[in-house]
Amino acid sequence: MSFSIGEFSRMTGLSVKALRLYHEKGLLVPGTIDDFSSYRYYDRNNLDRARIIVYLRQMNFSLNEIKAIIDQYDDESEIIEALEKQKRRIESTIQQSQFIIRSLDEIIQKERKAQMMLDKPDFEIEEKYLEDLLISGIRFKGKYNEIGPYFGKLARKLKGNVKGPAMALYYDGEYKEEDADIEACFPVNKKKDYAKADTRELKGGKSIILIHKGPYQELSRSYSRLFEYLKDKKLTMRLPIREIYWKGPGMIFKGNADNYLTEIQITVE
Amino acid sequence: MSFSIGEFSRMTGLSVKALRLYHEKGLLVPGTIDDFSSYRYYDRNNLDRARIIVYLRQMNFSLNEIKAIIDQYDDESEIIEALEKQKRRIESTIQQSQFIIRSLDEIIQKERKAQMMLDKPDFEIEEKYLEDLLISGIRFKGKYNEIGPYFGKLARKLKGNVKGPAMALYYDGEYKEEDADIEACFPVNKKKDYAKADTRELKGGKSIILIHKGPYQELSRSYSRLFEYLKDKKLTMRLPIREIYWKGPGMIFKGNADNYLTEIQITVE
DNA sequence: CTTGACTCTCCCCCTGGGGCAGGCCTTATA
DNA sequence: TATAAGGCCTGCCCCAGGGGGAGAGTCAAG
Repeated sequence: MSFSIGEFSRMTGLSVKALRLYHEKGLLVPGTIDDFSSYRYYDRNNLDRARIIVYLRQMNFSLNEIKAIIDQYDDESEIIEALEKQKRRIESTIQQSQFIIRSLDEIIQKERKAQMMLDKPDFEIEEKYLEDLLISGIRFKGKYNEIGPYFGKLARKLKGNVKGPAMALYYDGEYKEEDADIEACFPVNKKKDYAKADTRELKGGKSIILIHKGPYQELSRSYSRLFEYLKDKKLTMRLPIREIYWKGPGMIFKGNADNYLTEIQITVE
Repeated sequence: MSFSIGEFSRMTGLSVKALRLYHEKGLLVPGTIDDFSSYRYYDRNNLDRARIIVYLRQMNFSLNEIKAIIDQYDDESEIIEALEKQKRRIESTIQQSQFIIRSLDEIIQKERKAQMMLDKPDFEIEEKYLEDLLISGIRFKGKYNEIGPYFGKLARKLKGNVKGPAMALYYDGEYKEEDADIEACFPVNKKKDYAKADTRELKGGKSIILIHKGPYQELSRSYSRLFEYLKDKKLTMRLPIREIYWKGPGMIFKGNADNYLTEIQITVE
């Protein structure tokens, strides 16, 4: 009524390697060991213990924990705390994983949208009615390219309330090298109050929009087209002007600036 | 504009050990390395790459995968498949974890209940009205101690539909050494059809119950008490007799048979 | 008795680093 | 300019939970 390691392996589903390891660790010691050949022979009693080990391994207990449990206890009621601790551990890894999934999803969704915009590359001026939009933003005075850190700060504040891509609002009607009046903002799901960030409804209305493809330095080209259009159609611009960053430097890569996509929106009277 | 490994470590949040490892793997090679002292000096360009590595590590990518990604691509749109694959991988580990949690919870809940029953140890015959109970069971003829495997088979079939502890139904009014008419069953949540398992409503009614503490071999003692009670009160037994296994050999340990808890229920006219 | 299938021990490998020893190197202070 | 303190180097061993393979010994059936 004893089994070689191979037979025992097939009976328990544990690999021969694993059985040898468990023996070495004192977790599962064969019933008899041939003095001359060192062959391991397992018996009935080993079977029960092996079943326990398999079970606890499935529950992700470490070999050390399993050893501690088996050596000290012999009734489920005594290891409930251990089971609960294990449960909490696993729950926290699940939370961690879900956080990762959300982050991954965010990137994937964003990239998908940008991809779709690139697929229908008309990049022409359109007239469009913009709905009111709930936003949360930080307003500051400075140069155009100083907006980056504000988005960072804002994103950390809003954390999960963000609904779409980053936007910039320009409150000057003209190009200003220095001291431009700028607001960095995100569209948000719910109205919440944040320290130093203003949450409010951004009024929509009839607008002209243009999607700019390429580096930010070349935005002026697209602005010229828009201003010309305004003059042609005798439209009056209403501030602020908006820029929506559909695709820019990403969470991972800086990416190729030639593929950046920026939507410029100018609301008109 | 170059930083020692310690400074760079503080800037990136990566440990010195990790930085050396990444260097060795070719994942993050310092800008310059002093020929004589072998000191590593990192520069601006390394900073960006380090940021990417940190980010992808947080997403649980392996160092090899990160290397492959960074070496081959430079725009998020190109690695969407990799991100999605990662997402699927993590989702499947979550599923795995949730399965473990469910199993752990099952054991914990069961043990809790048994604990509560042990805490109020009256073990006296009670009269009680049993509600109708939805069960799913397999009926067979054999010895009393042959029921084990049937519970195993049944539990695998019902998988998640199980609502409470295992039960046995005895359709003989007397003790039978062989060929007893037995049904192994579980209370279930929803009515579902299973191959070879009969799902149906088990009629309740006025009953006498007794909780038996100890090994199954001693059940006859508790049965004697019940039958005597029936005779005393001139009650007529209605078949089947039920046994509910509140605590028996567990999923992990066989446990101490002296603490097994078995509830015997006999419905009367 | 032979042969093929098992099994033994021993060693290296994986991941993502941590810890330590012994010996250089840099840099600030006296 | 000397010296001390603190940084940094390589190299080695360690963790979990085994996998893979080499070279040698063993077992069982024909």
